[in-house]
Formats: sequence, structure tokens, C-alpha cells
Amino acid sequence: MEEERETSTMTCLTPKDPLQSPNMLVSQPKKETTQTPKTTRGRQKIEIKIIEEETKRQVTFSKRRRGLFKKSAELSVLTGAKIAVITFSKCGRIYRFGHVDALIDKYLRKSPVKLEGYSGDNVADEESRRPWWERPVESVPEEELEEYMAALSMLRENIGKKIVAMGNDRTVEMVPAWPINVMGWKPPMDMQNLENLTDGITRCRVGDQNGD
Amino acid sequence: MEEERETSTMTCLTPKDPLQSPNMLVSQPKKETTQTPKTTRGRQKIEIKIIEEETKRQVTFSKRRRGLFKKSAELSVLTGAKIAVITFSKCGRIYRFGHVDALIDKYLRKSPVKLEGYSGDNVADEESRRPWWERPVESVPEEELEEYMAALSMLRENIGKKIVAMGNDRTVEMVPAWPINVMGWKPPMDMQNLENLTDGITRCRVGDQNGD
DNA sequence: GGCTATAGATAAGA
DNA sequence: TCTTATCTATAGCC
Repeated sequence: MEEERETSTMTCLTPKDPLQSPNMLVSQPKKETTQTPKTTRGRQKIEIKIIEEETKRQVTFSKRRRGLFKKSAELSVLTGAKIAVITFSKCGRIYRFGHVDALIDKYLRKSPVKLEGYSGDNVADEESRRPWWERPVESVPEEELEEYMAALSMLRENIGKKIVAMGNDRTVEMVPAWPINVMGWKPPMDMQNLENLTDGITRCRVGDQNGD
Repeated sequence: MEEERETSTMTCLTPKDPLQSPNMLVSQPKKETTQTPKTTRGRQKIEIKIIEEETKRQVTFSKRRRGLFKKSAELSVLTGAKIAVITFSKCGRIYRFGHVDALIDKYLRKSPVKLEGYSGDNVADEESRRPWWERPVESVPEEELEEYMAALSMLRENIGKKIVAMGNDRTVEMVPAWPINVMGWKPPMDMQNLENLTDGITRCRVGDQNGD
């Protein structure tokens, strides 16, 4: 892979291979003749760099975002992982995948509850490495916990709901019943469990079983 | 595409095509003969459903997560979008892509600053739909703003740094200088700008130019 | 981890 | 949007 088929590292519009006789389709016993009778150029290799052309960039963003979300959904279903994706398009439009709010929440909970006063990495005791909901309340400085939880629940509320309320600006909500709802791609029945993508809190502790 | 090549919707280990003469490689003028002399089965079509087998699932998670992150990086570079991906593997190990903390922060900022007292969706005035940093301070209830910002910066601090401090548990930090750092895939020079993935605040207002 | 061959994603063009 | 031809990701193995 990555075999550098040719020196197409400059532009990808090398003006060769001019598509002759555009009426021949597949299953043509193409030999080593230099001419390839095709109807289109097919997918061209592109350089991974900013696409300057406005229209082209939008098309690419749309296609690839769709692809990315589909991949996310597949990974999620195949492996049972919880996944969240947020994209900000170049001009601030937001697309989300997966129940981002719940995941962010979950994500934040994995952080140690101690904040400024956190003494460093030598806190190796199991206690601080557990998600807070499994931790005895006493092990946490009261004020911090309260503030933290308040912040969390506050933020959680907002993340999930308020974005939707902004539907009339350029922010786009991308969390339907189906994480992906692209045309021509209907999720198989097996993907129904994507619904629980971020439902509730998995009781699986940090370091409980094997890693993956 | 999606041509349902055969009824392989059950398992993917249909015991046919037993790999005969495994010494022939590519550029073989394969005709419509039923037998395909290959060295491997190649990629097999799989059903998108939970992979029960532990080992297999882990391998798939690893491969596909890598692919997902690569796709994310590409999308980001190609279109200039800011992207964050968080994955929780089945047993709580966290993988992040992109500067998630900054993006979450940015994401949160798009939410209306008013919290509990928020009067609903009828707040159509431009003011509330702008990111807060472009909003006159007077338009925001003082206490709320203060609390909100405090929470944000607090969380921001944590998200980025504390997770790293947990390196000795099963949580894995995936935000190197390079969003992707997979073996055999070295980012082209053009991808250097991934560094700024979430740097600073884009001055692009909501609804400023064209959407994408 | 690395290798093949195939499944799947997608750049161009219509 | 829809199609086509290619490029790229990855399932099954070692």
C-alpha cells in the first residue's frame, strides 16, 4: 500500500489518459495497452491538503462527513464501543454523531474529581481512578464535588438540548434516531442497538476486565 | 455498489473456495472460471453486528479506530473543519482524536449562555445565537456567565490534562503532536496544519459566510 | 505487526 | 443528485 503509483504529488490533474471510446464498460479484457477505454476517470488520488475551491470543498466535506459517521456507527456496533464525533465545518456549522452529550459527560467523569489541588500523578490509589459515581462521596472535597457536579449537570443539560433549539441558525443537528441517516444506506436490523449508544452508565469499571 | 454478490449473510466462513495452488500472485488473466487461485481469501464481507469473539473484536476495534482517526484527520485537513472524536471501548478505555478539550469547549460555547432561566426556543435574536465571545458582556446575566465560564475553564483544564495523568490505568491518550500517529502512515507535510486543529478561536461568525 | 485480495469509500463527471 | 472507475480500508491469516 502507499506505492506511489506515479509522481502525482503536484496536482492531480495530469493531462494524460484522455478517455477514448467512452462506450466500453467493465469486463473488458484490458491488456497492457497504454490506452484505457473508460467512461470516467473514476476516483482520483488526491493530496491531503486544504481544498481551496469552495464548491469542491463543500462537496468533499459532505461526502466524507457522511462516510465518517457511517464508519463510526459501524465501529460502534461491531465492537460495542461508545463513540462521539463532533465536527465544526469551516464556518461554524456543527455536526454531531452519537449522543455526544452523554459521552462528553461520561468522558468528563473519568477525569479525577480533584481539580486545582490535584497533587500529581502519584495518586495511584484505586479510589481516584474510578468514575466518580462509584466512589464513596466522602473521598471527595465537598465544595469541589458540588461545584463539579453542578457544572456537569448544567452542561449536560445544555449540550443535549440547546443545540437543537438553535436549529434556525447554521448549526445542524445530526443525531436522529439513527446516528446515520444517509440516503441509500438503511441501517440493518442489527444496528438497532445503536440506539443504546450512550444510554445509561455502563457498570464496567476501569480496569475491570481485559482492555480493548 | 452493494450488489449482494452472494447470500453470505450468515457467517463469513462459508467453506467453499478452498484456495487452490497458493503460489500464483497478481496479474493473472483470471477468466470466468469458477476457481480463483489466490493466496488468501482477502477481505471478507462481514455483517455489521456485535463481534462476540473477544480477540477478533479487539483486533477490529484497533484497526477500525485507527482508520476512523485517519479519516477524521483527512476530513479536517481537506475541508478545514475542526473535528473531535471520542471512543469508549467496551470496557472503558478512552481514545480521543483531535484536541477534544478545545472542541468541547467550543461546542459548549455555541450553547446559549442562559441556563435554567432560558425562556425557550423563541429567542430568535441574533444576540443569543452568537458565540459568547462576540457578545457584549452586558447581555449576559453576570452570575451565570461567571459560573459558566468558571465551569468551562475548569473542565477544559481537566479534559486536556488530567486524562494524561491517568496513563497508568486503562485510559489511553491519543492526542500526540500528530492527531494520527499510526505505523506506516506518516502524515504529509501538508498535514502539519493539523496542529492548529483547535488553536484559538476562529473569528468566523455564525452565518457569516456560506455554510458547508 | 505485516501480507493479500476483496469490500467499501469516493473524486470526477453527467 | 447518480454513476463509474479507482483508490483505500480491512477481514482473514501468519
